[in-house]
Amino acid sequence: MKINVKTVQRFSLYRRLLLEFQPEEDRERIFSYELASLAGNTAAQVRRDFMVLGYTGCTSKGYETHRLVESIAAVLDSEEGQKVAIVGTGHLGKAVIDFFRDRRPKLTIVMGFDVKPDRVDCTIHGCPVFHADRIEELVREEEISLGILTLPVEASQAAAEALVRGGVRGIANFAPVRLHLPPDIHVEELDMTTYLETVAYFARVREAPSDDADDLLL
Amino acid sequence: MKINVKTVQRFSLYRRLLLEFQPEEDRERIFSYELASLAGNTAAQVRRDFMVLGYTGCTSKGYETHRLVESIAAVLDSEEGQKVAIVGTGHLGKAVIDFFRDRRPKLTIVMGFDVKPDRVDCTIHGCPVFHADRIEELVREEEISLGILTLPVEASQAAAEALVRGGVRGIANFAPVRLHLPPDIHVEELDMTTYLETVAYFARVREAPSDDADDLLL
DNA sequence: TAGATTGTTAATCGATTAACAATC
DNA sequence: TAGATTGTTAATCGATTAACAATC
Repeated sequence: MKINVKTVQRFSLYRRLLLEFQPEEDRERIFSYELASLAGNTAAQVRRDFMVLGYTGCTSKGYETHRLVESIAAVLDSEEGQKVAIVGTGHLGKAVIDFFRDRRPKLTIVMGFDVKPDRVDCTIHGCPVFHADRIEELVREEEISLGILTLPVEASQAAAEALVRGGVRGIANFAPVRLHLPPDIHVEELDMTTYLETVAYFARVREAPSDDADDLLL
Repeated sequence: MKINVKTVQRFSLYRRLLLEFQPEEDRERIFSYELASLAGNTAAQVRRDFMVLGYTGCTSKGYETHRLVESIAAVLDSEEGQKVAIVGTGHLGKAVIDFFRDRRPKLTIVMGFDVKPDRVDCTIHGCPVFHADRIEELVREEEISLGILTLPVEASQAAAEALVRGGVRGIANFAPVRLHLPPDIHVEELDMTTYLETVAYFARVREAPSDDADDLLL
Protein backbone atom coordinates (compact mmCIF):
# COMPACT_ATOMS: atom_id res chain seq x y z
CA MET A 1 0.00 0.00 0.00
CA LYS A 2 2.26 2.71 -1.28
CA ILE A 3 0.83 6.20 -1.14
CA ASN A 4 2.69 8.38 -3.57
CA VAL A 5 2.27 11.96 -4.70
CA LYS A 6 -0.27 11.06 -7.35
CA THR A 7 -2.40 9.10 -4.90
CA VAL A 8 -2.45 11.97 -2.42
CA GLN A 9 -3.47 14.32 -5.20
CA ARG A 10 -6.35 12.03 -6.13
CA PHE A 11 -7.49 11.83 -2.50
CA SER A 12 -7.43 15.59 -2.25
CA LEU A 13 -9.47 15.87 -5.44
CA TYR A 14 -11.96 13.25 -4.25
CA ARG A 15 -12.51 15.15 -1.03
CA ARG A 16 -13.11 18.40 -2.87
CA LEU A 17 -15.58 16.71 -5.19
CA LEU A 18 -17.36 14.90 -2.35
CA LEU A 19 -17.79 18.11 -0.39
CA GLU A 20 -19.35 19.69 -3.46
CA PHE A 21 -21.42 16.63 -4.33
CA GLN A 22 -25.13 17.42 -4.34
CA PRO A 23 -27.18 14.31 -5.06
CA GLU A 24 -30.55 14.80 -6.73
CA GLU A 25 -32.76 13.13 -4.12
CA ASP A 26 -31.70 13.33 -0.53
CA ARG A 27 -29.58 10.22 -0.73
CA GLU A 28 -26.17 10.64 0.81
CA ARG A 29 -24.38 7.96 -1.11
CA ILE A 30 -22.24 8.02 -4.19
CA PHE A 31 -21.34 5.25 -6.62
CA SER A 32 -17.83 4.63 -7.80
CA TYR A 33 -18.72 5.51 -11.35
CA GLU A 34 -20.29 8.81 -10.29
CA LEU A 35 -17.18 9.96 -8.50
CA ALA A 36 -15.06 8.60 -11.33
CA SER A 37 -16.90 10.72 -13.84
CA LEU A 38 -16.51 13.81 -11.66
CA ALA A 39 -12.81 13.16 -11.13
CA GLY A 40 -12.14 12.18 -14.71
CA ASN A 41 -10.91 8.64 -14.14
CA THR A 42 -12.29 5.09 -14.03
CA ALA A 43 -14.63 3.48 -11.52
CA ALA A 44 -12.11 0.70 -10.91
CA GLN A 45 -9.49 3.20 -9.90
CA VAL A 46 -11.86 4.95 -7.53
CA ARG A 47 -12.66 1.60 -5.88
CA ARG A 48 -9.00 0.72 -5.61
CA ASP A 49 -8.25 4.10 -4.03
CA PHE A 50 -11.02 3.55 -1.49
CA MET A 51 -9.58 0.14 -0.62
CA VAL A 52 -6.33 1.93 0.16
CA LEU A 53 -8.28 4.23 2.47
CA GLY A 54 -9.68 1.19 4.22
CA TYR A 55 -13.26 2.29 3.70
CA THR A 56 -15.58 -0.35 2.29
CA GLY A 57 -18.80 0.57 0.57
CA CYS A 58 -22.10 -1.27 0.52
CA THR A 59 -22.71 -3.55 -2.42
CA SER A 60 -25.22 -2.02 -4.80
CA LYS A 61 -25.71 0.92 -2.47
CA GLY A 62 -22.41 2.65 -3.02
CA TYR A 63 -20.36 4.69 -0.55
CA GLU A 64 -21.56 7.05 2.13
CA THR A 65 -20.12 10.42 1.23
CA HIS A 66 -19.60 11.69 4.76
CA ARG A 67 -17.74 8.52 5.77
CA LEU A 68 -15.58 8.79 2.68
CA VAL A 69 -14.70 12.35 3.60
CA GLU A 70 -13.80 11.14 7.09
CA SER A 71 -11.64 8.35 5.69
CA ILE A 72 -9.81 10.74 3.41
CA ALA A 73 -9.31 13.15 6.29
CA ALA A 74 -7.84 10.31 8.36
CA VAL A 75 -5.12 9.96 5.74
CA LEU A 76 -4.57 13.53 4.58
CA ASP A 77 -5.05 15.51 7.78
CA SER A 78 -3.10 15.30 10.97
CA GLU A 79 -5.27 15.22 14.06
CA GLU A 80 -3.80 18.27 15.76
CA GLY A 81 -3.47 20.26 12.51
CA GLN A 82 -0.38 21.70 10.86
CA LYS A 83 0.77 25.29 11.01
CA VAL A 84 2.05 27.05 7.92
CA ALA A 85 4.26 30.09 7.46
CA ILE A 86 4.42 32.01 4.21
CA VAL A 87 7.47 33.96 3.12
CA GLY A 88 6.82 36.73 0.64
CA THR A 89 3.69 38.83 1.02
CA GLY A 90 3.49 40.40 -2.41
CA HIS A 91 0.50 39.83 -4.63
CA LEU A 92 1.07 36.08 -4.81
CA GLY A 93 1.53 35.74 -1.07
CA LYS A 94 -1.62 37.74 -0.39
CA ALA A 95 -3.54 35.61 -2.87
CA VAL A 96 -2.39 32.41 -1.19
CA ILE A 97 -3.27 33.68 2.29
CA ASP A 98 -6.69 34.69 1.06
CA PHE A 99 -7.17 31.38 -0.71
CA PHE A 100 -6.51 29.27 2.38
CA ARG A 101 -8.60 31.33 4.75
CA ASP A 102 -11.19 28.94 6.25
CA ARG A 103 -10.65 26.45 3.47
CA ARG A 104 -8.88 23.66 5.37
CA PRO A 105 -9.24 23.85 9.17
CA LYS A 106 -6.25 21.52 9.64
CA LEU A 107 -3.93 23.71 7.58
CA THR A 108 -3.61 27.23 8.89
CA ILE A 109 -1.31 29.93 7.63
CA VAL A 110 -0.44 31.44 10.99
CA MET A 111 2.06 34.08 9.92
CA GLY A 112 3.80 35.74 7.01
CA PHE A 113 7.28 37.14 6.52
CA ASP A 114 8.73 39.81 4.30
CA VAL A 115 11.69 42.13 4.11
CA LYS A 116 10.06 45.28 2.80
CA PRO A 117 9.43 47.73 5.67
CA ASP A 118 6.00 48.71 4.39
CA ARG A 119 4.83 45.09 4.39
CA VAL A 120 6.04 44.21 7.88
CA ASP A 121 4.22 44.56 11.21
CA CYS A 122 0.76 44.57 9.73
CA THR A 123 -1.81 41.84 9.15
CA ILE A 124 -3.24 40.36 5.96
CA HIS A 125 -6.70 38.91 6.45
CA GLY A 126 -5.86 38.51 10.12
CA CYS A 127 -2.49 36.92 9.41
CA PRO A 128 0.36 38.84 11.09
CA VAL A 129 3.43 39.68 9.02
CA PHE A 130 6.93 39.86 10.51
CA HIS A 131 10.36 40.72 9.23
CA ALA A 132 12.16 37.84 7.53
CA ASP A 133 15.00 38.13 10.04
CA ARG A 134 12.74 36.46 12.56
CA ILE A 135 11.78 33.40 10.50
CA GLU A 136 13.89 30.88 12.41
CA GLU A 137 12.95 32.24 15.83
CA LEU A 138 9.20 32.46 15.27
CA VAL A 139 8.86 29.22 13.32
CA ARG A 140 10.51 27.36 16.19
CA GLU A 141 8.48 29.22 18.83
CA GLU A 142 5.17 28.52 17.12
CA GLU A 143 6.11 24.97 16.08
CA ILE A 144 5.30 25.64 12.45
CA SER A 145 5.81 22.56 10.30
CA LEU A 146 5.20 23.83 6.76
CA GLY A 147 6.44 26.72 4.68
CA ILE A 148 5.24 28.40 1.51
CA LEU A 149 7.66 30.43 -0.59
CA THR A 150 6.13 33.18 -2.70
CA LEU A 151 9.34 35.07 -3.32
CA PRO A 152 11.58 36.06 -6.22
CA VAL A 153 14.06 33.38 -7.27
CA GLU A 154 17.09 35.02 -5.70
CA ALA A 155 15.62 35.20 -2.19
CA SER A 156 14.09 31.72 -2.05
CA GLN A 157 17.08 29.59 -1.05
CA ALA A 158 17.95 31.71 1.99
CA ALA A 159 14.34 31.80 3.13
CA ALA A 160 14.02 28.04 2.73
CA GLU A 161 17.12 27.49 4.83
CA ALA A 162 15.79 29.74 7.58
CA LEU A 163 12.51 27.83 7.59
CA VAL A 164 14.32 24.50 7.85
CA ARG A 165 16.52 25.77 10.68
CA GLY A 166 13.32 26.73 12.47
CA GLY A 167 12.03 23.17 12.15
CA VAL A 168 9.87 23.17 9.05
CA ARG A 169 9.45 19.70 7.47
CA GLY A 170 7.90 20.53 4.11
CA ILE A 171 8.00 23.43 1.67
CA ALA A 172 5.76 24.53 -1.17
CA ASN A 173 7.90 26.60 -3.51
CA PHE A 174 6.36 28.94 -6.07
CA ALA A 175 9.68 30.31 -7.29
CA PRO A 176 11.12 28.69 -10.44
CA VAL A 177 14.30 27.47 -8.76
CA ARG A 178 15.45 24.16 -7.31
CA LEU A 179 16.13 24.43 -3.61
CA HIS A 180 19.09 22.64 -2.05
CA LEU A 181 17.86 21.25 1.24
CA PRO A 182 18.40 18.17 3.41
CA PRO A 183 16.81 15.09 1.82
CA ASP A 184 14.33 14.59 4.65
CA ILE A 185 12.62 17.89 3.84
CA HIS A 186 9.78 17.41 1.39
CA VAL A 187 9.77 20.10 -1.28
CA GLU A 188 7.00 20.49 -3.80
CA GLU A 189 7.73 22.89 -6.64
CA LEU A 190 5.25 24.78 -8.69
CA ASP A 191 6.64 26.58 -11.68
CA MET A 192 3.97 28.67 -13.37
CA THR A 193 6.03 28.79 -16.54
CA THR A 194 5.93 25.02 -16.85
CA TYR A 195 2.26 25.07 -16.07
CA LEU A 196 1.41 27.60 -18.79
CA GLU A 197 3.81 26.05 -21.29
CA THR A 198 2.02 22.74 -20.86
CA VAL A 199 -1.31 24.37 -21.63
CA ALA A 200 0.21 26.19 -24.59
CA TYR A 201 1.71 23.01 -26.03
CA PHE A 202 -1.43 20.90 -25.86
CA ALA A 203 -3.67 23.73 -26.97
CA ARG A 204 -1.54 23.90 -30.09
CA VAL A 205 -0.98 20.21 -30.72
CA ARG A 206 -4.57 19.23 -30.08
CA GLU A 207 -5.65 21.72 -32.74
CA ALA A 208 -7.22 18.90 -34.72
CA PRO A 209 -10.25 17.68 -32.78
CA SER A 210 -9.10 14.10 -33.44
CA ASP A 211 -8.61 13.78 -29.74
CA ASP A 212 -6.94 10.81 -28.07
CA ALA A 213 -7.61 11.46 -24.39
CA ASP A 214 -4.25 12.09 -22.81
CA ASP A 215 -3.77 12.33 -19.11
CA LEU A 216 -4.56 15.82 -17.92
CA LEU A 217 -4.92 15.28 -14.23
CA LEU A 218 -3.74 18.08 -12.05
CA MET B 1 7.09 9.14 -29.88
CA LYS B 2 4.27 10.14 -27.61
CA ILE B 3 4.68 13.49 -25.90
CA ASN B 4 2.48 13.57 -22.85
CA VAL B 5 2.00 16.09 -20.07
CA LYS B 6 4.88 14.72 -18.04
CA THR B 7 7.27 14.90 -20.98
CA VAL B 8 6.35 18.51 -21.70
CA GLN B 9 6.91 19.35 -18.05
CA ARG B 10 10.35 17.77 -18.17
CA PHE B 11 11.23 19.71 -21.34
CA SER B 12 10.13 22.92 -19.69
CA LEU B 13 12.23 22.14 -16.63
CA TYR B 14 15.26 21.24 -18.78
CA ARG B 15 15.04 24.54 -20.59
CA ARG B 16 14.88 26.46 -17.35
CA LEU B 17 17.88 24.61 -15.99
CA LEU B 18 19.85 25.00 -19.21
CA LEU B 19 19.26 28.74 -19.28
CA GLU B 20 20.57 28.95 -15.73
CA PHE B 21 23.45 26.56 -16.34
CA GLN B 22 26.79 28.20 -15.66
CA PRO B 23 29.65 25.82 -16.41
CA GLU B 24 32.90 26.34 -14.52
CA GLU B 25 35.23 26.89 -17.44
CA ASP B 26 33.89 28.53 -20.53
CA ARG B 27 32.73 25.27 -22.03
CA GLU B 28 29.21 25.46 -23.38
CA ARG B 29 28.39 21.81 -23.18
CA ILE B 30 26.54 19.75 -20.65
CA PHE B 31 26.62 16.02 -19.98
CA SER B 32 23.51 13.96 -19.54
CA TYR B 33 24.40 13.19 -15.94
CA GLU B 34 24.91 16.86 -15.13
CA LEU B 35 21.48 17.84 -16.33
CA ALA B 36 20.03 14.74 -14.72
CA SER B 37 21.40 15.74 -11.36
CA LEU B 38 20.02 19.28 -11.75
CA ALA B 39 16.62 17.99 -12.80
CA GLY B 40 16.52 15.22 -10.24
CA ASN B 41 16.25 12.24 -12.59
CA THR B 42 18.53 9.76 -14.33
CA ALA B 43 21.02 10.31 -17.12
CA ALA B 44 19.33 7.63 -19.20
CA GLN B 45 16.05 9.46 -19.05
CA VAL B 46 17.68 12.72 -20.06
CA ARG B 47 19.22 10.99 -23.06
CA ARG B 48 15.94 9.40 -23.99
CA ASP B 49 14.19 12.79 -23.76
CA PHE B 50 16.81 14.34 -26.02
CA MET B 51 16.29 11.58 -28.55
CA VAL B 52 12.63 12.55 -28.60
CA LEU B 53 13.71 16.11 -29.32
CA GLY B 54 15.75 14.84 -32.23
CA TYR B 55 18.92 16.46 -30.99
CA THR B 56 21.95 14.19 -30.88
CA GLY B 57 24.93 15.00 -28.70
CA CYS B 58 28.59 14.35 -29.34
CA THR B 59 30.05 11.19 -27.89
CA SER B 60 32.22 11.96 -24.86
CA LYS B 61 31.68 15.68 -25.40
CA GLY B 62 28.06 15.92 -24.31
CA TYR B 63 25.39 18.27 -25.60
CA GLU B 64 25.68 21.89 -26.65
CA THR B 65 23.45 23.84 -24.31
CA HIS B 66 22.33 26.48 -26.79
CA ARG B 67 21.35 23.87 -29.36
CA LEU B 68 19.43 21.96 -26.70
CA VAL B 69 17.55 25.11 -25.82
CA GLU B 70 16.75 25.59 -29.49
CA SER B 71 15.56 22.00 -29.84
CA ILE B 72 13.31 22.37 -26.82
CA ALA B 73 11.98 25.65 -28.16
CA ALA B 74 11.18 23.93 -31.45
CA VAL B 75 8.85 21.61 -29.57
CA LEU B 76 7.43 23.83 -26.84
CA ASP B 77 7.14 27.17 -28.60
CA SER B 78 5.09 28.05 -31.59
CA GLU B 79 6.94 30.07 -34.17
CA GLU B 80 4.60 33.04 -34.20
CA GLY B 81 3.99 33.00 -30.46
CA GLN B 82 0.75 32.56 -28.54
CA LYS B 83 -1.32 35.29 -26.99
CA VAL B 84 -2.80 34.87 -23.54
CA ALA B 85 -5.71 36.54 -21.78
CA ILE B 86 -6.13 36.47 -18.03
CA VAL B 87 -9.52 36.73 -16.35
CA GLY B 88 -9.47 37.97 -12.78
CA THR B 89 -7.06 40.74 -11.83
CA GLY B 90 -7.04 40.37 -8.07
CA HIS B 91 -3.84 39.60 -6.21
CA LEU B 92 -3.36 36.28 -7.95
CA GLY B 93 -3.99 37.72 -11.39
CA LYS B 94 -1.55 40.56 -10.75
CA ALA B 95 1.06 38.09 -9.52
CA VAL B 96 0.69 35.98 -12.66
CA ILE B 97 0.92 39.00 -14.96
CA ASP B 98 4.02 40.14 -13.13
CA PHE B 99 5.52 36.63 -13.22
CA PHE B 100 5.21 36.28 -16.99
CA ARG B 101 6.48 39.70 -17.88
CA ASP B 102 9.51 39.18 -20.17
CA ARG B 103 9.86 35.57 -19.04
CA ARG B 104 8.78 33.76 -22.19
CA PRO B 105 8.79 35.89 -25.34
CA LYS B 106 6.53 33.40 -27.13
CA LEU B 107 3.86 33.54 -24.44
CA THR B 108 2.50 37.02 -23.87
CA ILE B 109 -0.33 38.00 -21.59
CA VAL B 110 -1.82 40.67 -23.81
CA MET B 111 -4.85 41.63 -21.77
CA GLY B 112 -6.77 41.11 -18.57
CA PHE B 113 -10.45 41.08 -17.70
CA ASP B 114 -12.40 41.77 -14.55
CA VAL B 115 -15.87 42.80 -13.48
CA LYS B 116 -15.06 45.19 -10.64
CA PRO B 117 -15.33 48.79 -11.87
CA ASP B 118 -12.20 49.91 -10.02
CA ARG B 119 -10.10 47.25 -11.73
CA VAL B 120 -11.29 47.91 -15.27
CA ASP B 121 -9.87 50.35 -17.84
CA CYS B 122 -6.45 50.56 -16.29
CA THR B 123 -3.19 48.73 -16.96
CA ILE B 124 -1.17 46.29 -14.83
CA HIS B 125 2.51 46.30 -15.72
CA GLY B 126 1.51 47.56 -19.15
CA CYS B 127 -1.22 44.97 -19.58
CA PRO B 128 -4.60 46.62 -20.30
CA VAL B 129 -7.64 45.45 -18.31
CA PHE B 130 -11.14 45.40 -19.78
CA HIS B 131 -14.57 44.54 -18.50
CA ALA B 132 -15.39 40.83 -18.59
CA ASP B 133 -18.38 41.54 -20.83
CA ARG B 134 -15.94 42.03 -23.66
CA ILE B 135 -14.04 38.73 -23.32
CA GLU B 136 -15.52 37.04 -26.38
CA GLU B 137 -15.25 40.10 -28.60
CA LEU B 138 -11.67 41.03 -27.74
CA VAL B 139 -10.33 37.48 -27.62
CA ARG B 140 -11.63 36.94 -31.15
CA GLU B 141 -10.37 40.31 -32.37
CA GLU B 142 -6.86 39.79 -30.99
CA GLU B 143 -6.73 36.09 -31.90
CA ILE B 144 -5.87 35.07 -28.37
CA SER B 145 -5.38 31.33 -28.08
CA LEU B 146 -4.86 30.77 -24.35
CA GLY B 147 -6.68 31.80 -21.20
CA ILE B 148 -5.75 31.94 -17.54
CA LEU B 149 -8.48 31.92 -14.90
CA THR B 150 -7.60 33.56 -11.60
CA LEU B 151 -11.15 33.95 -10.36
CA PRO B 152 -13.34 32.71 -7.52
CA VAL B 153 -14.92 29.31 -8.12
CA GLU B 154 -18.39 30.61 -8.90
CA ALA B 155 -17.28 32.90 -11.73
CA SER B 156 -14.88 30.52 -13.47
CA GLN B 157 -17.24 28.44 -15.61
CA ALA B 158 -18.88 31.45 -17.25
CA ALA B 159 -15.53 33.08 -17.93
CA ALA B 160 -14.17 29.86 -19.43
CA GLU B 161 -17.14 29.61 -21.76
CA ALA B 162 -16.68 33.18 -22.91
CA LEU B 163 -13.00 32.51 -23.62
CA VAL B 164 -13.87 29.40 -25.62
CA ARG B 165 -16.53 31.24 -27.61
CA GLY B 166 -13.86 33.80 -28.46
CA GLY B 167 -11.63 31.06 -29.84
CA VAL B 168 -9.32 30.10 -26.98
CA ARG B 169 -7.86 26.57 -27.31
CA GLY B 170 -6.36 26.00 -23.86
CA ILE B 171 -7.07 27.18 -20.34
CA ALA B 172 -5.00 27.28 -17.17
CA ASN B 173 -7.44 27.26 -14.28
CA PHE B 174 -6.41 28.32 -10.79
CA ALA B 175 -9.88 27.94 -9.30
CA PRO B 176 -10.60 24.66 -7.50
CA VAL B 177 -13.43 23.62 -9.79
CA ARG B 178 -13.73 21.30 -12.77
CA LEU B 179 -14.73 23.16 -15.88
CA HIS B 180 -17.21 21.66 -18.34
CA LEU B 181 -15.90 22.49 -21.78
CA PRO B 182 -15.74 20.89 -25.23
CA PRO B 183 -13.27 17.98 -25.24
CA ASP B 184 -10.97 19.63 -27.76
CA ILE B 185 -10.14 22.42 -25.30
CA HIS B 186 -7.13 21.57 -23.20
CA VAL B 187 -7.64 22.48 -19.56
CA GLU B 188 -4.90 22.31 -16.97
CA GLU B 189 -6.06 22.67 -13.39
CA LEU B 190 -4.03 23.91 -10.49
CA ASP B 191 -5.64 23.52 -7.11
CA MET B 192 -3.51 25.13 -4.43
CA THR B 193 -5.28 23.11 -1.77
CA THR B 194 -4.15 19.87 -3.37
CA TYR B 195 -0.70 21.30 -3.74
CA LEU B 196 -0.37 22.26 -0.08
CA GLU B 197 -2.06 19.10 1.15
CA THR B 198 0.51 17.06 -0.75
CA VAL B 199 3.33 18.91 0.98
CA ALA B 200 1.59 18.54 4.33
CA TYR B 201 1.11 14.81 3.90
CA PHE B 202 4.69 13.99 2.94
CA ALA B 203 6.16 16.39 5.47
CA ARG B 204 4.29 14.40 8.12
CA VAL B 205 4.79 10.90 6.79
CA ARG B 206 8.44 11.38 6.02
CA GLU B 207 9.00 12.43 9.62
CA ALA B 208 11.41 9.55 10.11
CA PRO B 209 14.51 10.32 8.02
CA SER B 210 14.43 6.71 6.75
CA ASP B 211 13.81 8.15 3.36
CA ASP B 212 12.87 6.11 0.29
CA ALA B 213 13.11 8.63 -2.51
CA ASP B 214 9.61 9.00 -3.88
CA ASP B 215 8.77 10.86 -7.02
CA LEU B 216 8.55 14.55 -6.31
CA LEU B 217 8.80 16.05 -9.73
CA LEU B 218 6.69 19.10 -10.28
C1' DT C 1 -34.62 -13.69 -8.54
C1' DA C 2 -32.64 -10.13 -11.54
C1' DG C 3 -30.01 -6.16 -11.49
C1' DA C 4 -26.39 -3.58 -9.86
C1' DT C 5 -22.22 -2.60 -7.49
C1' DT C 6 -18.59 -4.06 -4.73
C1' DG C 7 -13.77 -6.26 -3.53
C1' DT C 8 -10.07 -8.35 -5.65
C1' DT C 9 -7.27 -10.82 -8.90
C1' DA C 10 -5.19 -11.21 -13.51
C1' DA C 11 -3.83 -8.91 -17.78
C1' DT C 12 -2.29 -4.96 -19.98
C1' DC C 13 0.07 -1.08 -20.72
C1' DG C 14 3.60 2.31 -20.47
C1' DA C 15 7.26 4.44 -18.41
C1' DT C 16 11.63 3.99 -16.21
C1' DT C 17 15.96 1.68 -15.54
C1' DA C 18 19.80 -1.16 -16.66
C1' DA C 19 22.96 -2.62 -19.84
C1' DC C 20 26.06 -2.45 -23.60
C1' DA C 21 27.97 -1.88 -28.25
C1' DA C 22 29.41 2.17 -30.91
C1' DT C 23 31.85 6.30 -31.04
C1' DC C 24 34.99 10.04 -30.14
C1' DT D 1 44.74 3.06 -26.62
C1' DA D 2 42.05 3.98 -22.46
C1' DG D 3 38.42 6.55 -20.77
C1' DA D 4 34.12 8.52 -21.16
C1' DT D 5 29.67 9.34 -23.04
C1' DT D 6 26.39 8.50 -26.43
C1' DG D 7 22.26 5.98 -28.90
C1' DT D 8 19.43 2.17 -28.37
C1' DT D 9 17.68 -2.21 -26.98
C1' DA D 10 16.13 -5.37 -23.31
C1' DA D 11 14.51 -5.97 -18.59
C1' DT D 12 12.13 -4.21 -14.86
C1' DC D 13 8.88 -2.00 -12.45
C1' DG D 14 4.55 -0.08 -11.23
C1' DA D 15 0.30 1.72 -12.23
C1' DT D 16 -3.93 1.26 -14.67
C1' DT D 17 -7.50 -1.48 -16.73
C1' DA D 18 -10.32 -5.42 -17.46
C1' DA D 19 -12.76 -9.07 -15.68
C1' DC D 20 -15.51 -11.63 -12.58
C1' DA D 21 -17.15 -13.98 -8.38
C1' DA D 22 -19.42 -12.33 -4.21
C1' DT D 23 -22.91 -9.65 -2.24
C1' DC D 24 -27.03 -6.97 -1.40
